[in-house]
Amino acid sequence: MFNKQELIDFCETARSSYLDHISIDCVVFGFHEGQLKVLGLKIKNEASWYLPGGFVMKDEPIEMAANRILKERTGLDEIFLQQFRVFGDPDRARPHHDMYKDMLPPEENWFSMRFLTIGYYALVDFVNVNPTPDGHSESCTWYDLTDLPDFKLDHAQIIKSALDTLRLQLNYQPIGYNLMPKEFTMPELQKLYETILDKKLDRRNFQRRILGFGILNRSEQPRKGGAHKAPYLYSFDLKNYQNALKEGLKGGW
Amino acid sequence: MFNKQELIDFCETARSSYLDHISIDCVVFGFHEGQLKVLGLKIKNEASWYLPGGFVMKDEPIEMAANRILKERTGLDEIFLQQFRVFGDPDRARPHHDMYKDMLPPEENWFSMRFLTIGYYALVDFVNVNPTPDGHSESCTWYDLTDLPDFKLDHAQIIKSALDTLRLQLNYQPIGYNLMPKEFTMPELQKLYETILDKKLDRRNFQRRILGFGILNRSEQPRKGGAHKAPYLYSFDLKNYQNALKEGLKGGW
DNA sequence: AAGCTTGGTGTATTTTGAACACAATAGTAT
DNA sequence: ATACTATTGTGTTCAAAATACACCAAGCTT
Repeated sequence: MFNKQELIDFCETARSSYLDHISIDCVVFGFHEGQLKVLGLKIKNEASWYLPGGFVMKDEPIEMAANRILKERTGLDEIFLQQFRVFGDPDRARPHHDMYKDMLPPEENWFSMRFLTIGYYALVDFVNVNPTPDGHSESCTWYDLTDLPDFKLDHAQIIKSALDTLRLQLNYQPIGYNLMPKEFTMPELQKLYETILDKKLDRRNFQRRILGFGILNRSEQPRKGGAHKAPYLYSFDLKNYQNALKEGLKGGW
Repeated sequence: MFNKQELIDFCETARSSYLDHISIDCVVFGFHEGQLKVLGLKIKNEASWYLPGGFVMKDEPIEMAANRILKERTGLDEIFLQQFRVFGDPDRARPHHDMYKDMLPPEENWFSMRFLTIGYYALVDFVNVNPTPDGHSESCTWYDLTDLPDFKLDHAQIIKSALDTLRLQLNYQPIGYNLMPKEFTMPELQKLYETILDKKLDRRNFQRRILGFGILNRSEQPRKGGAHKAPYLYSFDLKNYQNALKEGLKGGW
């Protein structure tokens, strides 16, 4: 939470740089140790968590704004980023209005405004991310989707909505290029799908199906070192992958 | 296009009632005589068309705003309405900025602002719609999707994007309840699917498949009067239909 | 009544998906 | 070394679903 001087400063910059009434919130999915994770920011001295988010500059395309925000929190460029919904309840930011209402009169107070937030979700490779808190947060860290802290405002709902969209997307688009490291084994990829869908899949059938999409290349060398049989390493065939993104995996009709 | 006095009046109301920077545009799909149609507004004395649209009142949920706008243009309540994307290019409304930039200084001029528009698409029963133009348009009418007039701004792109979303939706959700009259024949419903997908479907297989969803009820009485064999009449089983909407038709994985 | 057109139902074939068996490999325990 | 175990790769079977037709029924036309 801001103190008065911080609030005044922030509001001044905000009013001059950003578009009123619009914010962006990003649900950043990562995958690590068999768990689907989401990036969250913990506010200083509070048990409050928020999604990485921000505002749109007056002359900035919204996709660029989302990318800029994510770059600041993750260090990553060129992220797979997808708009999925606008959250527009008039009361969704009421806790923020109340929090700051005594510090500044409404016409100067950025947080007394109503905000619609554009929800984006991002898929990123866990190990490439360098989570970086912003000014009002003490930490930026990964949280298990199954064990989320207390996200404020409607951010818990935004996460759920993003997950629903991701699950739906699995049905007609390939996924994984953005979530997996360059090389991975088939069981690892399967684990990703199982985690997103929250159900077990048959090992053999999964392999046949995913290979059928023709978006994977198998390396010559299997991964050695682990116990048990050495699995093959795969990587995504970027060209076919991109193509599958456009064409869809299998039309219904 | 407004004259100066109209512009002044409009801007005054707009500034006091509506949220800055946000608009809503609706792609209203109807189905008639084997053709998919879209509702368009023709501006007075111009060869310019726009989608039905409007703004969000300062204290109004965005879904309510979209419903309000559609009610004004169609007379319909309780429309199937779905948000599908935000269009946020900074230049998307440049023609509007330019059109009015000499009439009023920017700080008073509603149309000098940048607008993000939230795209909604609606599915409606053609015969129930009472197309009603708004103040600046001379007509509100249906246009064949295959033969659209010159939609301005990015509205042609919005229509295309809505259609893509609709096609995708066909794969995992039932459709038709909102587009067909209460009772209809199987060939009529098939025609709807064929029109949306823009391809021919096999008569027999279509029937089996759609019946397999269990969302249709068959009437006792076939439709008499037309030439040739009298077809059965069907109606949607609303309860199963709603359920199918929630559950989805067939998961991919 | 024959013929045309449209709609309803059935059936063979192919494709796809789900369930399962078995072989191969690398480490571990004895 | 040898047996054992956990894990991965590949194949086979069976059922369900999609596809492509064939045929029959009904209503109007001639």
